[in-house]
Amino acid sequence: MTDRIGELGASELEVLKVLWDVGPSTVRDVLTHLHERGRRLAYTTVLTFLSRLEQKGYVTSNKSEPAYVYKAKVSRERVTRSRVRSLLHELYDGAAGALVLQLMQSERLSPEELLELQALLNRLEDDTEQGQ
Amino acid sequence: MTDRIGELGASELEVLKVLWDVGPSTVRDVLTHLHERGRRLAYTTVLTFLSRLEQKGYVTSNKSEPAYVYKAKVSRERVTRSRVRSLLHELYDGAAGALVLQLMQSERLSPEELLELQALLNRLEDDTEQGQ
DNA sequence: GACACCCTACGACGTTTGTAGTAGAGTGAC
DNA sequence: GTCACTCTACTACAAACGTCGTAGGGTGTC
Repeated sequence: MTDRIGELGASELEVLKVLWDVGPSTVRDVLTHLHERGRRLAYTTVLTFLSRLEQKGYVTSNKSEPAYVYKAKVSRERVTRSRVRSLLHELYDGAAGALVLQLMQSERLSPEELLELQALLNRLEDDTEQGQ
Repeated sequence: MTDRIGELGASELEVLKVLWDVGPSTVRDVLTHLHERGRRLAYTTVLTFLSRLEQKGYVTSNKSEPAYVYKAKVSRERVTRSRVRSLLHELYDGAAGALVLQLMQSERLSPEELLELQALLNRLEDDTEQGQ
């Protein structure tokens, strides 16, 4: 549980993703990007999400003219890890291997991805052979 | 989206998991198993969850004396796949490879799991070499 | 200085989720 | 037939989420 800051709803996450993708932004920036992604929300709705994200500790804001600039405070990796871990416990009782297998089987991986996996796997196997 | 039946809350999922684990059960059976797992809920709470699960199409019930028997209607695999896919789109825009890499790096895999992965990877690579 | 905009603060409201209580029907035991 | 139980139906209610509206304070431009 060292990894959890507070739950994140699906829409809140969408807003946070914009900050990850485009960096520090004003409400209007975020709104614009969401519109580009086909997500239609009111300005105040985005403002609400950003405020909630700030309360929950995922973003910080600082006043600069003419509008507040919001900035992700928690990395995509951190959130991702936390979510994956939840899923893992919810569905697989923490058995990462099972989830990996399922992913590899049910989602088509590209040859490049397969190569990358192979490389990582080799490294992990080496690590295992030596102590640790 | 062919894979989504309706959202499932964390507690609803726990109840559903009991049905997957132990097979068709009455409310009391489920309650007992939850207690064994350290999850303390009221009888009627479990009943509520089972009813909601039924409404959402995840379980079916049939009247048999002296109590209704509930049975999972949707497989663990199906729900799992759907959830993983949501996560994938939420966080990785559908790139399964990235998620697999993250899992393999941040969760410790046992040597057995690594072997199994290697085997699967070999198979996938073979499939790729031959057309499709 | 009034109009047109943009910005934030705050409140609101419907829905979903987590959790449970109450009431009433069925049944076995004495 | 009444006590003790168990079961289901229905209701309730707080918290979280998704979504927005209104009010009111700047500011730039005729």
